[in-house]
Amino acid sequence: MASETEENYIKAIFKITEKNQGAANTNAIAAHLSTSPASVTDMLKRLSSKDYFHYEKYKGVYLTSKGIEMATQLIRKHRLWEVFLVDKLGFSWDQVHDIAEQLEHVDSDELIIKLDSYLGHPKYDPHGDPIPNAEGKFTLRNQVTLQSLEKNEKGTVVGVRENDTPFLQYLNHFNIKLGTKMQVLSQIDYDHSMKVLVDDAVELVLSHKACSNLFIKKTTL
Amino acid sequence: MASETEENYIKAIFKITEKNQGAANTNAIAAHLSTSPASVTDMLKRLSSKDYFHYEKYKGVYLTSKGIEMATQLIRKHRLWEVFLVDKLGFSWDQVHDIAEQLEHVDSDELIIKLDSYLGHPKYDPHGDPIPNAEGKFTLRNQVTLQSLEKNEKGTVVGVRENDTPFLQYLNHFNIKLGTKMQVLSQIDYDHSMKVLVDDAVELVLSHKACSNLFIKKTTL
DNA sequence: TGAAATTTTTAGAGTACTCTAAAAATTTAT
DNA sequence: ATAAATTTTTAGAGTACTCTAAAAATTTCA
Repeated sequence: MASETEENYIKAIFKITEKNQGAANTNAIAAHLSTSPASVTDMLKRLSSKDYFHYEKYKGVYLTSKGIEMATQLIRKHRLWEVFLVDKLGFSWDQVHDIAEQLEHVDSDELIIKLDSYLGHPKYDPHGDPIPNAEGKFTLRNQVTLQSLEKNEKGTVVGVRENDTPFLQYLNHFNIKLGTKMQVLSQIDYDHSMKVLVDDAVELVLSHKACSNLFIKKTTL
Repeated sequence: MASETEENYIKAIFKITEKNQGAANTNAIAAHLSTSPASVTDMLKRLSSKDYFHYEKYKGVYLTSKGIEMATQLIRKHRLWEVFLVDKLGFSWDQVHDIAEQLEHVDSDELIIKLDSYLGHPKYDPHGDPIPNAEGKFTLRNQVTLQSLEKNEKGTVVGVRENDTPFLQYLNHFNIKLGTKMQVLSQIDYDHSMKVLVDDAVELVLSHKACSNLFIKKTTL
């Protein structure tokens, strides 16, 4: 069985290659795991016999199907636990990442089967990220960033790009959550911020940064 | 923070001293953790600066109040997770030990507060063992072993002495669980087995070993 | 009390990680 | 095309555990 450290390396490689569309390089893995590049090289060399990824010196690394399978199951476990923490225990969406990061390493297939069923086979986690099914398939959402909407276009919030605590708390502050309705009132050229109407009630100005990190499903009029 | 290994050592020492009423010796700790006595000595030496226990060479070890506090919280976490696994996820009582053994090491005070509340502040785990409260106090049960009952005495099952899988499955086989009613019909001198009436319906003969490991709360007539 | 049995510790080494500093390879920019 | 900047690897060492074999201390018992 893979150690917790090994699991974290595989997950980091998966996330980096998913974002980059290419091999994950040493520095990126080190940054992702808050470790040194030297440690990463060392670990990659030791792990390379285990068939989770292809590694060529100076070329970076990409996962094999075995590695992808492992990463996907970890993401499944992480997101199911997040649903549990929010839906059942009453945590808010900005509090669950670190706890799920621990829970995802608990090893029991039966546990995940039962947890999934207990939660009603959820398709999305509390941040709107898709939960892969037992076979590793993600349900993809039809989404765009708030930033990409034109004036007067409407939609509802279906996710956030990064689920870092400060951003989630910023959204809490404006009472923006999954399902919140958004309509673009105007785009402000100067700094690319946007004036929006929230839940048909409140007018807000959101920064460019915030708008690029909010995923919206457009309402077809 | 304590490592998982450290936590397991402290818990083992707690369980051994609780049973023995004396210091935990090296061999006992090694047996409990499936490791070698040499490793235990080494670990005790390294840990002894951390104030969890008193250690004297060749004399064994006993916990300080700091160590007892830690062990108690681990037992609390373990047993709360067992309740979750049985009551919410539908595991049976013989399946939950190993999973709870992993879950108990997840580090989050808020998680345990919320879990406890979600479960309705249970006082006993699925094997009838008391769950210490947040302050570490155990609710003690008024219990005797089935073996100690006299002919015709009655009671209900409130716990098991060891919760090893084979014993629990033996009980499953006879449909004996927490709350099952028991009446002693006769004691068989030859091998100290007992003939009992289960739930006012079924007559069974239970071995001496089984009878000594079943905890009963007597029904006062 | 002293020999035998048992328990515990020490010695020495191995694995799975971690690190910093320096060297090597690659990429970028002129 | 070569120098500079960047990335990656190597070298060497440290920590937190693990082990087996042997030595030392303690306990048991005749």
